[in-house]
Order: sequence, then C-alpha cells, then structure tokens
Amino acid sequence: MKQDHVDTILAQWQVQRPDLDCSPMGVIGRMDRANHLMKLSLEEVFKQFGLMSSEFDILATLRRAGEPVTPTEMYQTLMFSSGAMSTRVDGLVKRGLVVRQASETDRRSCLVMLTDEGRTLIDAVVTAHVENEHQMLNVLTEKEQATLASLLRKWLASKE
Amino acid sequence: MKQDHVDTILAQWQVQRPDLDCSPMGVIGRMDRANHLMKLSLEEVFKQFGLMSSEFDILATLRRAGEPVTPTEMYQTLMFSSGAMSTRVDGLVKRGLVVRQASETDRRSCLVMLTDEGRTLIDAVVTAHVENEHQMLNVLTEKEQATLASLLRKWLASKE
DNA sequence: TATTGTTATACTCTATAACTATA
DNA sequence: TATAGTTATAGAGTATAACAATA
Repeated sequence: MKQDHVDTILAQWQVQRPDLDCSPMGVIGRMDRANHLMKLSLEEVFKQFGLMSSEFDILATLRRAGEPVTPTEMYQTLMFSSGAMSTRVDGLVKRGLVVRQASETDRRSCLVMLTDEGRTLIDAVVTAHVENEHQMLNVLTEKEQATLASLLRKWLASKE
Repeated sequence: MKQDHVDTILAQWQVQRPDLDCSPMGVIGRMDRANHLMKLSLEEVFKQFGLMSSEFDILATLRRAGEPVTPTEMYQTLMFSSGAMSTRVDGLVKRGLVVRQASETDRRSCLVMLTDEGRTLIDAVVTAHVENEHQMLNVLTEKEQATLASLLRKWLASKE
C-alpha cells in the first residue's frame, strides 16, 4: 500500500499525541487535500474559457435547468450572497453570455437566461469539464469510483 | 438508496446533455460538497478557540513536528505565500502562541517555536478537533471509513 | 548571485446593509 | 410589512514584488 502525505501526518501525531485516535484525519484530511488538487485542475479548464468557478457554476445551473432561473433561486442554491450574485450576473451580461428578463408576474423579479452565445459557450465548457473529470479519476477503476460516490452519497444524505 | 442533491444535478444533466457521461460528477461534485460542509464544521471548533483555519494549520504543524520549523518549510507544506506566512506568524507572536528564534547556523533564517501557552492551546484544540471529526464521520461504519480513506489514498498517491 | 524572511502595495472576492421598487 | 434585486461600502485574505540581510 503506497504511502501518501497524510500517512506521514498521521505517523507524526501517533508519536506526539499517542492518546488521540486520529483515524478520522485519514478521511477528512485526504478529502481536503484531494478536493484542493481537483479544484486546481477544474479551474484550469474554466480559465481556458475565460471563466472563474463561480461563473461556471451560474452558467451550468442555467444550462442544466433548461430554463431561466431567478437570481434568488441561484444564490440560495450556490450558497453565496445576493450582492455577489448581482455582481457576477452583471459580468456575464456585459460579456453577452446571459440576459436579464423582466418577470411577467412579479415586477420586482427577473429571470436570468442564457443567450445563444452563452449556451454555446457553456456547452463547450461542460464538455471539456466532464472530459477533464474523467481523466482526473481514471486512476481508479469504475467500481472504485462507484464505491467512492456511494460512500460520499451516504455521508451527504445524512447531512442534507 | 437515499437520494442527495448531486443525484438531482446528475438527473438534470441526463435530460439536457444525454450525450455526456457525467458520472465523474457523482464523485467530484460530492467531494466538493462534502468538503465544504466539513470545513464549516471544522471552522466552528477553531473559532471557539479564537483561531482561523490557517492559524490552526500552523500551530498543528509545529505541534506534530515536535520541534521548531522555519517559515519557508511551513509555507511550502501548507501551500501559501511567504508574505501570508509572515503575516500569520506575526499574529500568533502578538498573541503569545509562538516565538521566532534566530537560527544559529544561518543568520537569514529563523525557527518558529510554540510557547508553553501555544502548546497548551493547540493540544486543547486538537483534542476538540479530533473529537469533532469522529462525530462528523459516525454515520459511516468503521469499515466504510476505512474504505473511503483507502480510495482517497490511492487517488492521492497517484497525484503527489 | 541566490536565498531567507519581512514589508508594502494592490487586488480579488465577498459580505453587509442601505436602498428602490413592488407585493 | 415583507420580499426581489441592486448598489455602495468596507473588509478579509492573499499574492506580488521590492527589499534588507546573509549565504
């Protein structure tokens, strides 16, 4: 079994704090480290298309919803503030990737909609993104990937 | 099998982009989401002790090393800039948790060392931290936790 | 010349809250 | 009164690079 960086950390704690059972770090520490490395890789792809992660998230949310979405709906799902959402949407509007459409039933509200250009872009980005994710995981077998997904699903389902 | 939020996202992509095999999102999307939730929980504990994550990381690095460490060694391991390290160490010095000790062999260099107060604090924080991590994972069986750690180790070992 | 570590500057992203318009 | 969304302000955290001292 090949050692990784977290094994070293666990060994150090075993020496310095033998009273503690640090085994959860084997899961949580690795999760953090893996997540960090994965994010770096994902961001490289986004950058190739001139997007940052939050912009990708907005465009992808719109694309997979298949219909316009309100800013409020999006900032709640994507877990950032209303102000941050306005700023991001502004940026995407300026670049012609989305438009704001006035709501017909509530004049306070609007719908954010992909333009043709925005849809073309996000389709290309998602294709590259998924391809990148496939490559990222190909050191694990199909079965291992499924096991990993399933364990994470179990954990998440208990928290959400 | 209980559904989670990522299952919903995968189903949406299946409708909108049936040409794509989005299964990697089942792993990577969940990892990101789980990591995010875990971080929030970890930060709550750190906050109870008046620390932020980066400060915890520095103190924990010093504690488990069991001996003083140079700033350069730490910022390379912890992956942040030299400037950020100086700022953080300054803050910890002001609070009496660490001291800078001049190197005896290289007068450009220094060693960052825990004070008695710093050591007492980090020992208490780590105890609470590990306890928190145990609770966080207790929805998974011991065996499931071990499987998860092992899959993540395999992935990480291939990237590091 | 290269390296250690600090300092000073500027920048990115965000939250917060005040605000407008509407419900 | 409450809500949708925008705007304006301020703040946290960081990277960057210039810098001083030493190797």
